[in-house]
Amino acid sequence: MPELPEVETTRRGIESHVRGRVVTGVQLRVPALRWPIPPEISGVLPGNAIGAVHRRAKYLLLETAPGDVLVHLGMSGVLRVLPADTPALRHDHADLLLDDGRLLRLSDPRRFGSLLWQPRGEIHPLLQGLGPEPLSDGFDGDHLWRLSRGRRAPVKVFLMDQAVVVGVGNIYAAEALFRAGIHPLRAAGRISRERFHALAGAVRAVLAHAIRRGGTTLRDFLDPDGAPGYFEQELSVYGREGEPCRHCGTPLRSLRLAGRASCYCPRCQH
DNA sequence: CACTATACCTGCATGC
DNA sequence: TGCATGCAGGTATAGT
Repeated sequence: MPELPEVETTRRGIESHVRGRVVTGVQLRVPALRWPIPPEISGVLPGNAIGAVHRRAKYLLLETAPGDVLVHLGMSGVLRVLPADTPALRHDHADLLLDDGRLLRLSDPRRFGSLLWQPRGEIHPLLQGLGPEPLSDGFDGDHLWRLSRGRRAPVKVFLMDQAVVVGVGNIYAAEALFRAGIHPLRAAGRISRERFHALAGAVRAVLAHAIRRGGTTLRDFLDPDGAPGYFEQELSVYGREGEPCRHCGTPLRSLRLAGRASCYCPRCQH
């Protein structure tokens, strides 16, 4: 599910429900997701109130006095606020019990997500070395252009490198490249500054638009059914191999880059 | 150093 | 119907 817009949609969805709530207990049903769940989650967190909910890259940070709870949704993770007596299903791995009779539940069938702890004043190693936020002032065409010099990797792989810019995953990389008219295979180091400006603008636009639409697959955090986001119907290329380009009508093609399906228009993207 | 392949895990669609 | 196969929105890490 989650690239930046889905994580941001999750952040906005849960913040008003968890902010100010005291964590009265923690229920873990697995010892580890992608990484072992650190002892502080059950040993230090309970008794503390949750403050702001931040997002850095695709991580959510639940602020408390002694430290931050880090949540990464991986490929299939979902966070929901539910009544405390909601039965746990097979993939409901962790609950933070709240003092209002509800709980914050992390479900993740594939378990590529993570639940981590960052002590106050420290920066977790996984948050170090990340590139700028794509919707911040630190991200623009010049940034992409500078980092890309001398790099021969395909621009789509470059764009999905979280050290270059965070939050851009397979869906939005494909969409941004289409908007910018850049072929996903083009070597990053051979793209002009002007075209990188167009690409940076496309990344911003597609992410901002997806957030306004509630992400591609996320929407409601209180409904256990989890209604879908509204961006899916607006995808230009992702998942549309063989279908006509919305701009020129040419059938879209797909290739594999770094193991990921990469859909593009052979006529509009060069 | 840049880059690629692999691994983690489950569920689902597809084809035989 | 059952079973094998391949694929899925992420990313650290081992290997070239």
